[in-house]
Amino acid sequence: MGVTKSEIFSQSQNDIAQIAKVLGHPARIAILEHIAKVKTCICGDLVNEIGLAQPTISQHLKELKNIGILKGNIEGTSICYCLNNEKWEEIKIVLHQFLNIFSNTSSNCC
Amino acid sequence: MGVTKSEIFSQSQNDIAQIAKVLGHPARIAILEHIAKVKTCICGDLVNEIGLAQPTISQHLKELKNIGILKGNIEGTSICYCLNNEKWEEIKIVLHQFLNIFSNTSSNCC
DNA sequence: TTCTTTTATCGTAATATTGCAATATACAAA
DNA sequence: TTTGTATATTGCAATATTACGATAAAAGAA
Repeated sequence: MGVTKSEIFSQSQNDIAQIAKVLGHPARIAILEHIAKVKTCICGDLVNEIGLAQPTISQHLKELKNIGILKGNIEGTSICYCLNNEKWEEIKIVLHQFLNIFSNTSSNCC
Repeated sequence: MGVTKSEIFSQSQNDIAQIAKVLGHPARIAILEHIAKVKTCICGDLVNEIGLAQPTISQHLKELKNIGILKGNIEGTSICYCLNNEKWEEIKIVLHQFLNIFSNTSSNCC
């Protein structure tokens, strides 16, 4: 049905999935990588950098803002996007923790 | 259009996004967490554990198999699923690396 | 062989996502 | 005010995803 049955999963499972889902598009990866590189925040440069239309970039930025990874500050006519460090650290912790669920034991497979 | 323009992104960006996308559903997180817990591999137990129908679980397992996270071995009537350690280590490296793109500098925001 | 169990696949319905043109909004400059 | 610039929103088309019932396929048990 295209709709995820979030109710049957734990908060933690939904959280991990939500973070991963937002990172699950190359345009959003490209946006984050570019912001990481240029340090000081960007806006419509992303439209030139990445080959997508302005509304499309704007939509991806919105999703990154929605879960708190990015924050946008109005700077004159343009909007300056940059990383929300606190959220990024939180995401790192959540994902690191998840990625380590298999690490405590050696591979015992069938 | 629902279709991602993968061509305009780098291999690395597509790879990261593809991994994240597969992890972007709570059912697949739940499946991985359960396999991590029970060590030795499971099959239809997941249907009981998680509250989804058997075809739905089977579909999620397929996606996890497709990118190589899980492998399934036939064991009598049932199929035994388990982690592909090599792939998981690879995923860990890829994601760790990506999660650290912001770590080298302090926050300078607008 | 037939029955049972287990998992995969097919088909379908409902919803979500991606992408963009058109348009709206906000604000600074002339 | 009008003009230009930058970004967001709306509306839509195309495709993808999620979920499940029905069914198929595979293999052991009776």
